Amino acid sequence: MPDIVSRLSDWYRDAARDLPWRRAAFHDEFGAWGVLVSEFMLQQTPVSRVIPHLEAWLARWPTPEAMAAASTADVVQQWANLGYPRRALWLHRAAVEITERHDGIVPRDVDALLALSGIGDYTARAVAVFSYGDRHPVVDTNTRRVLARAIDGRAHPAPPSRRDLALMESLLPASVPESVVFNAAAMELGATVCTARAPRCEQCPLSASCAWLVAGRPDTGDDRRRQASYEGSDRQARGLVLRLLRQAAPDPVPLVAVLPDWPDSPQRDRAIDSLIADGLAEADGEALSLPR
DNA sequence: GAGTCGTGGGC
DNA sequence: TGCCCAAGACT
Repeated sequence: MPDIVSRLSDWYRDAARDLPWRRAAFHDEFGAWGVLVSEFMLQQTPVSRVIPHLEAWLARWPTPEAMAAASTADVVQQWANLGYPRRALWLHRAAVEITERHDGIVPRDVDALLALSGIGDYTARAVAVFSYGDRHPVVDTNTRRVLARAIDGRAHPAPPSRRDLALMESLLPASVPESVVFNAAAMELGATVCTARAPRCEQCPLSASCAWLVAGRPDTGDDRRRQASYEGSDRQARGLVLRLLRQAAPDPVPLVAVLPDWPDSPQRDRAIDSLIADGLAEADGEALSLPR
């Protein structure tokens, strides 16, 4: 196999975007906590939307201990319209766990990171690698797509699995600092060049050897699940209810004033109940509010 | 393991 | 314009 590693890493050293969490000053100021917060926000959310929220978040809660002391309502409020608001609850929970179990220090050990709320295979290794500089395979959707194309010759990756970690591990340079660069490089290529739609193969450092490009960019069978339509969905109803609660906070909203014109009232009630079950809302009497 | 979970931008 | 996609994790 041609040297994917050195080509990608060389490209990255020249082409890497200047992102907040890549700056030395960011690490000096916020340490692993800053990286952890950025990774939570980046889960399924584009970089451009994360940046302003991240800066506001860290200005308000610069340490795990500071955030652990905040109320759930404040956390959900500060999360604003970032989407997937359960991430705000999990980040808050993780801050409490770090404060109570790790003396306020974000753990460096991958298993300890995996034990925290809201942290899975990707985020645990991203923190260990991009904050602590350790050697682990970091695999996100960008990396999976790059490897699917460059190595397997497929337009789209198979659904995520543990094999992804093993494949990335097999490619990882033995040198620790080089392994960090390669992890970042694979993600960066997928984010800026080897994109899901309209990839810029003419700018790709792997174009000479990419199995997919060499094969003529075949439109291979795509077994990815389609995202359910959003219009009229439970998710939309939940989103609207929570937006209402954020706008009204700290005041509660009378239940009769929660989406009164929603066409499907059982669906509306289901949304309210599920928000309460998730801990994103609280009902006291005949009113709904952000959780205390 | 498949379903579920927000929100907004780009094509 | 509607559809696709985005540094995933949990149940």
